[in-house]
Amino acid sequence: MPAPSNRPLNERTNFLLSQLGFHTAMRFTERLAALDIQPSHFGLLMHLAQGEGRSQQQLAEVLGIHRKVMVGLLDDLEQRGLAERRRHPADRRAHAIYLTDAARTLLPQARAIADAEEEDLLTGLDGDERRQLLTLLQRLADHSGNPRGVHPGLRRNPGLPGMG
Amino acid sequence: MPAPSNRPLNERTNFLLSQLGFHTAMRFTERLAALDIQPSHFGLLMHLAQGEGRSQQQLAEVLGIHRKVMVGLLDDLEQRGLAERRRHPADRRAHAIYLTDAARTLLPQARAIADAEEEDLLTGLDGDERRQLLTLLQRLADHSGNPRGVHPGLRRNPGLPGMG
DNA sequence: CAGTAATTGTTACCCTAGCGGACAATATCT
DNA sequence: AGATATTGTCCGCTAGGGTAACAATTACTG
Repeated sequence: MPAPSNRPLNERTNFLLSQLGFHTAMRFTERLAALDIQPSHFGLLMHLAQGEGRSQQQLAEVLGIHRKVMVGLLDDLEQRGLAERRRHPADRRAHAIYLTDAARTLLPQARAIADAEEEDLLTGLDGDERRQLLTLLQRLADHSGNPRGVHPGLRRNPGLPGMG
Repeated sequence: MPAPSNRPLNERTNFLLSQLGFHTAMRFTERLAALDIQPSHFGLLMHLAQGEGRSQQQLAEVLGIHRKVMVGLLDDLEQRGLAERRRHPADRRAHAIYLTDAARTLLPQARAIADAEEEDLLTGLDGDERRQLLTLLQRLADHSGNPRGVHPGLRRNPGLPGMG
């Protein structure tokens, strides 16, 4: 039997996902400010750590954003001494993007912040329940059409108004 | 044993929540556009359906937003013929907010859109898994500090950058 | 009961962020 | 060689949120 249509918002899985997702993203943003970066920078650093030397265009494609947005993100990272634009060995139009040593020092700290945020979020769930939740969410995410580890908030086409 | 800190983003519950929450909110926004309203309007209508005649200030407090934002939301609803500002019987400064018949017609349609979005999201999960997920999310939400059914995106203090 | 403070709804202003178009430099195709 | 596409960048515009201030009304206070 399907769930009734007139149930309150906190009995709707989609609302709860949006509520909790916004909540944890907001808190993560606040905590990450201690490192003077934002979640989008963290995401880019994470992807850079998986393979350096790519062009801005390649990185933009992986993250699903326009190359112009990548300009701004890399400007930020470069200004903070976390990323370098080097000459691309094969294409003189492009830049090859590399992490700096500072970024390799900062990245574990940022991951620790993500861990702490996750721990606070999951307080109250035991190990089995956490594994259940993670598995269920992964199945939803795989089915959602979003590439793994790519946040749709970076390619915010239309403005996303709140869902109060 | 705790989860390792260097796992990818799609093995982090907080990231998955943010990713899925943003995704479903974005798709809900797109679908709701067929009714010429936004999720914030839907949320306000849902709360209004639970009790009319309250003042704008009271509504703002329930939704956790500033009264000025309520002005804009009610301007939108009034312009679309979905809400009415009447004279408050006890306080001549305040307005008493009521739904219109058009809103009572539109609200079930909006709920059906929310149902459809939820159904698309949960495709691939059977009944037991859906119940498990809902229960786990409700427990997280109750522990998160957000009032039930109140979306923190309405009181977006700092800008929420994407979490690529 | 006079006067002051607080509340309600609203408007005007600033200011940042995202979007589109256009641009120089370089590469690729014909 | 010439035309076309790609890469990275900049400029201008618009939209949205936050702050300050405002008139109307209510509540407090001596």
